[in-house]
Amino acid sequence: MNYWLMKSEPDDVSVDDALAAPNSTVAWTGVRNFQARNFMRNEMKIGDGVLFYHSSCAEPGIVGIARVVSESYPDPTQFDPKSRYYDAASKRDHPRWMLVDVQVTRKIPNITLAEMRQRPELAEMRVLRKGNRLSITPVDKEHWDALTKGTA
DNA sequence: GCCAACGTTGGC
DNA sequence: GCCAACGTTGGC
Repeated sequence: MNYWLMKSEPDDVSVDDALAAPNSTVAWTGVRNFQARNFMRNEMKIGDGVLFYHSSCAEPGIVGIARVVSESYPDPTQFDPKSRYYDAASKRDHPRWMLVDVQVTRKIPNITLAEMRQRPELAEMRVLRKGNRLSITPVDKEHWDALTKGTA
């Protein structure tokens, strides 16, 4: 069992959008970074914990608890010429971009990025490191526990 | 809108 | 394989 933080732009897919979807589940489309893809393709397992994070918005932070609910499979948007995530270089018999389905299990009060930076026990989190841009980062169990305790 | 950080591309 | 140029991310 591993833990992850996954960034989504709420203007694109917010935690409320995900909760409103069938089974509160969304396909994590649009990742176009190889490191982030590799986490989904190679390392995520069904049941892994996910911190649902809102980015590029007024109050970036963790807004929901979720879990991985599928094996990885090709991101359909890479084959859709009308999608902003279309990738002409990716072929159906050799897809470049893989994703997983993520199910939100509960919404939580926003643990803002500013608040996270103030908590010493979270200081080593990868998402807080200077210059971090990865939209998917592994989360240590100690950080997961610190962030999810008392929110059940 | 700015800009630091860093990933990707492509010429050589 | 190097590395400069360029593009993107994402907080502020």
